[in-house]
Amino acid sequence: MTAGNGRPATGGATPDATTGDTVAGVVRQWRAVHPDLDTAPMEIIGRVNRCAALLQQAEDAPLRRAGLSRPEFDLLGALRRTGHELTPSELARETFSSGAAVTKRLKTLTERGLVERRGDPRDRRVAHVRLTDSGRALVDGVLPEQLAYETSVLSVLAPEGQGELAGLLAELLGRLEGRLGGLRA
Amino acid sequence: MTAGNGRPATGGATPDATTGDTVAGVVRQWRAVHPDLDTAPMEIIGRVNRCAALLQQAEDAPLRRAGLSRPEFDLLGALRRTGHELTPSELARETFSSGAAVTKRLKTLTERGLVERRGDPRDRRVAHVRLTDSGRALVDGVLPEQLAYETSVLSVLAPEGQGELAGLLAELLGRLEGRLGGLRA
DNA sequence: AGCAGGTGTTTTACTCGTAAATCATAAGCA
DNA sequence: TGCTTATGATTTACGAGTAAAACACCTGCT
Repeated sequence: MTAGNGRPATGGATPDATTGDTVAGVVRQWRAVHPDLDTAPMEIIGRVNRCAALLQQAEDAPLRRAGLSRPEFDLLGALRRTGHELTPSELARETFSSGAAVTKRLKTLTERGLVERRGDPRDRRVAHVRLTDSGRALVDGVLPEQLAYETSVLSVLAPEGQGELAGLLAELLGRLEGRLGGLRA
Repeated sequence: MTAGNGRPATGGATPDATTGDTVAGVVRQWRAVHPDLDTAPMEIIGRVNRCAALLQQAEDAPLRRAGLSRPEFDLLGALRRTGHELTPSELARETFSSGAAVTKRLKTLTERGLVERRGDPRDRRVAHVRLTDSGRALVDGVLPEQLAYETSVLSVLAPEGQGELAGLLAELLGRLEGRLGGLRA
């Protein structure tokens, strides 16, 4: 899904006020071409992907102002919210990224003085990473702006709608993680 | 999204039945550290991102069996569902990707004999791209498998839940596209 | 002790996407 | 016509992520 990632499951189209969102238009096109197929999944998966892409693009703004990419912020955030040092492998698990990616990010974050590494005296293979004071200050400074921005973006939905959406997504995600996550474990 | 690419986890990245999804755990950690902040947006944005990541990973399987990446499938799908030729710029718009990316994908898809290019006699800058017979056959062969797979993945939600979720996402997406999409246009 | 195999981290080689520059052509206008 | 500006597409240079190999170190067995 990468939002990389994060492209519509079936492609996109131009938004049209009379049609609703772009995904609705795409689904209509598919149905016209393949009336026999059940296109219902596109209505969820296509929208999840497209929402993820749009939200990320929007969201990135406050972070960039702070000179951080989202993956970098995720890494710093993991250290901040857990409140203790983490090893590179733990960071990889926490941020759902590969060890190699973590290594690279740690390199630049260390150079920028946002995190520090400490060797483990017991096991010299492992490193312990922690936030520096300025790294912590950066996270604490950016987070409120980030949340405020997210709140304003989501305010296009009424509060009850937001609650319902969060609930449904939690249910979906919880079961996907149990099912798909379990496959890998 | 503060919860990251939807990548957070509670302390291990393993979902916990008593906790719900991984995002719930992350939000709890943030609240413990910053009790003053309104973390509600994470519950939606974090989950959207994480769902997108998990669904894409899952989804990729049927496509890869056909030797296609998702962006490639999106491009072929745009040609199939519109039913007519598209220029590279139209393809870029339809698939929400850059022109340069489309150029590269067209190159490999052309080499594989899945699409063909035709010059425009009126305006020699533009190219018209269409599916070859085998390109069309590939899309038509993969799409049903893809949809069946998506249906089975989403079946972790009850049908009414799926409908509600699709509706809420449509509302959110429609307004985001109107708001954020408008900024770029 | 010494070695086999395992684990944490980093490095290497590569893919893929993007932004910006470039190329080719069109369209408007003096 | 000949110039200027705009547009479609491609190329270039580069950044970021990944998988797999390499490296460093630990652990258990004999």
